[in-house]
Amino acid sequence: MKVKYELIHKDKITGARYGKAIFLDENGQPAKNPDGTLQEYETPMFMPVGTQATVKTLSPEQVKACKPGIILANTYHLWQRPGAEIVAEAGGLHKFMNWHGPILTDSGGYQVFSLATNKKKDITEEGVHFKSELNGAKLFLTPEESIRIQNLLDSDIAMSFDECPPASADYNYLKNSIERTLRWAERGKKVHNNKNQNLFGIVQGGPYEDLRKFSAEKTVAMDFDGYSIGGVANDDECKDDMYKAIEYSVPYLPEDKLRYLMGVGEPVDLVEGVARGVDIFDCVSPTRLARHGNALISGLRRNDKGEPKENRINLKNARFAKDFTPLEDTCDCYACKNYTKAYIHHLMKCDETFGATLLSIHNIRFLIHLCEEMREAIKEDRFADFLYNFYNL
RNA sequence: GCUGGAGUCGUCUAGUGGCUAUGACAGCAGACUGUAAAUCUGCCGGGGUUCCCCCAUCGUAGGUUCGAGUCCUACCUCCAGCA
Repeated sequence: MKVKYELIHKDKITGARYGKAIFLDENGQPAKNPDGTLQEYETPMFMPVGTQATVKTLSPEQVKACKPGIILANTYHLWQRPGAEIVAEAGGLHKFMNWHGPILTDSGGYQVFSLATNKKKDITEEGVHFKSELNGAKLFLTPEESIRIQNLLDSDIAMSFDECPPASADYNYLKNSIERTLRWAERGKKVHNNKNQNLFGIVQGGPYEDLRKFSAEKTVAMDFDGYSIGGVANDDECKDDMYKAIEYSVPYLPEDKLRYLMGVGEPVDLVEGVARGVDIFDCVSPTRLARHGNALISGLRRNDKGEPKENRINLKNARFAKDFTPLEDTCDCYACKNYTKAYIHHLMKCDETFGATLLSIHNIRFLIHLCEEMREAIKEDRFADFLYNFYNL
C-alpha cells in the first residue's frame, strides 16, 4: 500500500506534529482492512517490532488489541529464514504472517552494525561482507539485494540500505559513511520496482549539525516516500547526542512526508522526539523488556549517567509474590484488566510464555497509549504542558 | 544383627594428601533503544571499613601429618544385600 502523510495540526509552541498516515490501494483509493475499516493511522505512532515476521510471544490478534498502526519486520532475518522467495511464494509478508495492517521492513543495515563484530564485517563500496550468526556462512548484502528482498517480501514500507555507524564513530568516519550511504540510497532507489511499496530514505551523520544537514538535504533531494533519522540509540550514545541528531535533521525534511526515528524506544525519547517533529518510532524494548520480566510504568527514573529513563518494575522480584493489583491501575490493556502482578510474577518465575505475552501486551500498549496522549495534547495545542507534566508528575 | 556402600552450600554434584572446595539448579538483584537477546551480567556460609580483610566450613568427635573434604579410629545417619 502506498502511504500519504497528512499533517493535521502542528503544536503552536513546540512544533510537535499530529497527523495521519493514510494507506492507498493499488488504484490510489483509501485501502481498507478485512473488516472494512480504513487503513488510516494517526501519528505520532509507536510501531511494535516483529523481526521474524512475528511480534515475539504475541498473536496478530493480541498485537491488534494494542491498537498499533504499522508494525515492523526485518529484511536480514527473513532473507536468512525462510528466504524472500518463500515469503513471496506464500503471497507476501501480510498473507504469510496474517497481518493485514501496514508493515515496514528494516533494510538489514542495522544488522550489519549489531550482529557482526568489527572482525567479521567488511564494509565496502559495493556492500557489506559478513558472516551469518546462524551458521557462519559468508554473506554479502548490497543495497540492491536489500531492496530486491524487500520488494519480494512485499512490505508496505521498505527502508534504504544504510550504514548504521556506532555512536563512537568520529567525524571523518561519519563523513565518509554518510556519503556512501547516500550512494547506496541512490542505488537502492534505482532498483526499487514494487509499485505498491514505499521506499524511505535514511538520514545519518551522528551528532554533527553539518553532517546531518548534508545527509538530510541530499537524501530529500532523491525524493523518497518518507524519511527516517538513523544512527541513534546505538551502543552507549548519550541522550543529548540523540536529541541533537533529531534537531539537526528535522528542519531539512519535508512537511508532507512521514518522519521516522529509527529504533527509539524509551518513553522519554518518544516524547522528546515528538517535541522535535518526529511522527513514528519503533523499538524492540517493550517486547524484550517484557520477555525479561519488566513492565513499563508511569513516571521516570534516572540511569547511571543521570539521564531520565523509562520507569519500570521487574515482575521477577520477590516483592510482587503477593501483590494482587494490576501492573498499572490506569492501564486499559488486556493484562492490566485481567491479571495481577502476583500472577505475572508466578508465570515469570516458572518461565511460562504467557507471562512474557502479558508483559509484551502491556508494554506495547503502554507506548501506544503514550502516543495517543501526545496526539490529544498536540491537537489541543497543549503539548508543552504535556511535556512539563511528563517530567514533573 | 552382619557385610558392603555413602554422608560436601537450600538441592544435586566435582573432589583420591598441597595454594582461594568444583559445576549445575534453585534463590536474590541488575542490564537491555531500526531483536545473534524468553538473553546476558553480578551475588549466592557469616561478619566487616565490601575490587579488600576477618571468621567459620565437607555427618560428629578424636587421631596421623609440615599440611586432611581426601588417610586412620569410634560413633551417628542413610542406602543395598544377607539374616
